[in-house]
Amino acid sequence: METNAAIDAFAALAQGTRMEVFRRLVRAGPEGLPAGGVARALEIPANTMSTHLAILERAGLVTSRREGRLVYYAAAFDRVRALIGFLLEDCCAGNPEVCGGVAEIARQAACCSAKPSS
Amino acid sequence: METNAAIDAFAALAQGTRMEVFRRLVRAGPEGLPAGGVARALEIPANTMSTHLAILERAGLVTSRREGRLVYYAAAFDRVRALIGFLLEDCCAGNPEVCGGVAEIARQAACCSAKPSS
DNA sequence: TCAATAATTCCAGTATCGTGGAAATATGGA
DNA sequence: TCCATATTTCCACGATACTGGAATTATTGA
Repeated sequence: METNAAIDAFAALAQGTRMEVFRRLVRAGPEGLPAGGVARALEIPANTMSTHLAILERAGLVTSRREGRLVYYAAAFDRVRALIGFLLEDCCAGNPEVCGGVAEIARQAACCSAKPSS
Repeated sequence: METNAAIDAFAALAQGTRMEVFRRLVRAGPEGLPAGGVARALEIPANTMSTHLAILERAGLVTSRREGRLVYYAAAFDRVRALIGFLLEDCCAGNPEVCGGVAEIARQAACCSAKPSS
């Protein structure tokens, strides 16, 4: 992942409303949620929500697809993985000894426990 | 890691100069670098650098210690790990299937290859 | 104590961001 | 075609961020 892409992603997540939106989209899974639904859930005007969603999308953290009158936004999980990879490599480069715990964190996360060490 | 702490960390990294500073500190290792050295290396005025370093420190991403006339800043590797953990848990929560690759990323990273699966 | 060096704080100018009202642009149904 | 609904775009206001000059605060050595 390129540095500028990572910076854009960090900037997108460095804002309370967008962080909350992103968390909801993550929890909604690959099918995502319609823009209006998120706006109503967070009690935020539709245009403001549209702006935030556009920022998340420009940062690559979410994708959108139109379904009839609704526009569904969904978390781009691969981009989150890429972002974690960026942090990992940035963290580990030249400092092997200080990053030992990350693989364990990943393995302990509920989602990854299904993947044994091989 | 609390959400607000993560937001502060993202905001701190969502800025070109600070990202570059942080990378240099990461590469410098636990002993860190003096503020002036980083400022000179990046050709940035000392006061501006001081502001950026303070933001990184408030975000918990770096620590500082005075050594004589110099103030050394060092990357807070445990906080980076916590940040990755935040992303992991936020990403994985409710979506086990989409996070499978993270443990592998961590394991493949040069720094973590020393740690076999146990 | 005084001078030199390192770093921070104070302050102001400019730029960018977050917000939401109003208008414009899809889309589907009658 | 016309209307209702969903979303986006346009625009402007206030708040916050980035930057660096000047002054201030440590710290060391003479």
